[in-house]
Amino acid sequence: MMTAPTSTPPSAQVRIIASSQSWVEGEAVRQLEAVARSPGMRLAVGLPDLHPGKGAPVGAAFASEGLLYPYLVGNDIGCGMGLWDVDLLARKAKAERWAARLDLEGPWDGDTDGFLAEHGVKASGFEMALGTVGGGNHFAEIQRVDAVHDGKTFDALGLKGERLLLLVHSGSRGLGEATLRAHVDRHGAGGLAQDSADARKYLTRHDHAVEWGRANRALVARRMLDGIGATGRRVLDVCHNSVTPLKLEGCACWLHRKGAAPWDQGPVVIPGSRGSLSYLVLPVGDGSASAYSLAHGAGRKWNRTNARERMRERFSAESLTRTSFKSHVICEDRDLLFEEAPPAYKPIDRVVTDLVEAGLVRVVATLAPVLTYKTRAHARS
DNA sequence: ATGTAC
Repeated sequence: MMTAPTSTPPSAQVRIIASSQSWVEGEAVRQLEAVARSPGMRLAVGLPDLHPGKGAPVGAAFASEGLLYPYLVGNDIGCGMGLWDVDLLARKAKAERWAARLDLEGPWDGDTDGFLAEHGVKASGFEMALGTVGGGNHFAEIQRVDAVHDGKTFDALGLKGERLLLLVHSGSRGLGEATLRAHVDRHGAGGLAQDSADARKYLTRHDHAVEWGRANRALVARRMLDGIGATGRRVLDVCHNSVTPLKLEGCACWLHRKGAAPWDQGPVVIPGSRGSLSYLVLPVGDGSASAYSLAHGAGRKWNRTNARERMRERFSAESLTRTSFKSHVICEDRDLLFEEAPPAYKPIDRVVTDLVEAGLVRVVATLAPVLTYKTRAHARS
């Protein structure tokens, strides 16, 4: 039976994976529904960290057929989380000394092309930023194990409860931005026909940015580890901003993840704010209902402008360089320090509980912050 | 988010 192409495709299924106890901003839901009405869209999933973004919501996954939408991936193509097992006991941590010394601003003084080659990645022209954390919600955080909930999985990952870990959240820096801009200059927020030359061109650059972003996290980790005089082993690395081919209910779709961790690539870390636990989780069950995706973090509760104003009224910048975990925060950009303060985020525990109750993950371990590196640069006001 | 827009 032939199916005639329709000019008004059925609107996508919309699902939000969040319990009634999880607060989701109305604007984020409206954005999710608006994206769901795009041509070719089949499934739009909001994860429990869903919050409003620039046009499209963050904490969401979208599956489309025939067309793909670069603006849904956004500018930070390849952004994600990498976790390293650090060859150092938690009781040997020198957070205060490290906080005074760590500096990842500016280009790495090593051979970036050589580093990329070791990781099988081509140079991009943005290598001056390779090994830098970037802005916004990006960070590199030394962590200790708070509690192990699934010892078998924890052991199988080669982890030890008494050792430090390093979590790196960063992306492809200027490379992803340039890749999106080149696309938007021609097509705006419109979709690309999957067989078009422009789609192939975008996907080639996108895939490169994803690989480069992964290498960037590896170099950030290397610089952090060099800075504390330790070595490390990469345990996992997952990307939460990407578009990839996906078979969904028999149809060849494009899966866009915008602030959505993969369900189908093994364990992932879902970080809270710098002042809360991060969760090492193992995907379980059937991921199809969530478009094979998971929350990628706590999700913002306050937008950046509101967070700056609210936090400035109540807290000194100095007080925000320590957390309730007694961990240290390196963030010499005052505005960013306020924007990223823990109260600006939703409680991570609720987000993870929603995923557990949806049958999507099992908690392997909780990780507590020891030292969070944001930036050493005195940017903006 | 961005070697950051007009």
